[in-house]
Amino acid sequence: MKSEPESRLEKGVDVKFSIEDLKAQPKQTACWDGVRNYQFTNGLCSGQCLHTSLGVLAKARNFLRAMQLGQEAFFYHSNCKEPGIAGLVKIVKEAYPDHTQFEKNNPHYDPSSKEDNPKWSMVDVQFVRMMKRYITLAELKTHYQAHKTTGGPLKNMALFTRQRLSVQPLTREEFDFILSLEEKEPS
DNA sequence: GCCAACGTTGGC
DNA sequence: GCCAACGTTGGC
Repeated sequence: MKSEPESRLEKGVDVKFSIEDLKAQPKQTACWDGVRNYQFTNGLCSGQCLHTSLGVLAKARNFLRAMQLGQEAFFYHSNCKEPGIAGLVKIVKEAYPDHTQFEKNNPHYDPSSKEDNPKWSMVDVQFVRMMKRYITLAELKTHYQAHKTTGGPLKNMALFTRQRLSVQPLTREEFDFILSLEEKEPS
């Protein structure tokens, strides 16, 4: 799940939401809102909510709706000096209507969505822990490129093959491989 | 239903 | 701040 750790205004609202911001929330929990098209794009709102902007509506929304209670996800810092995986979060509430789609002053307001048939969903995520070390995009890319040749676990990683999805699926093999990187020196 | 124009994401 | 990638829009 991608979020922007550095301040940036979107329709006058700062979309900054880093993993430190998540940790600072009550119960270290926030709602992941702002998924607004068929693919996730991203951006987290300040205050009580994280928000992602969706990319592909159907796909992104479906990824979100597929998330199950207790599942873990990486918290990825995007659109910043050093992009990479900062920590682990878990799903603590499965998909439910994203209230920001009905709020006129919200950057993710969608006038085409009706209260009796909401278009957009969000989930709640809770901080689990920081990564033992920050896993940079550059490091992941090095492995991805090697694995394309060797057939290693990151050979189809969505971060590179579906680059604009702000919420994206990982296979068990991808997830475990990235966790194993924590124990190693940066390559 | 094609596709050019346009807008957004996000690395660099 | 630039711009490549890629999704969306809308004319036809």
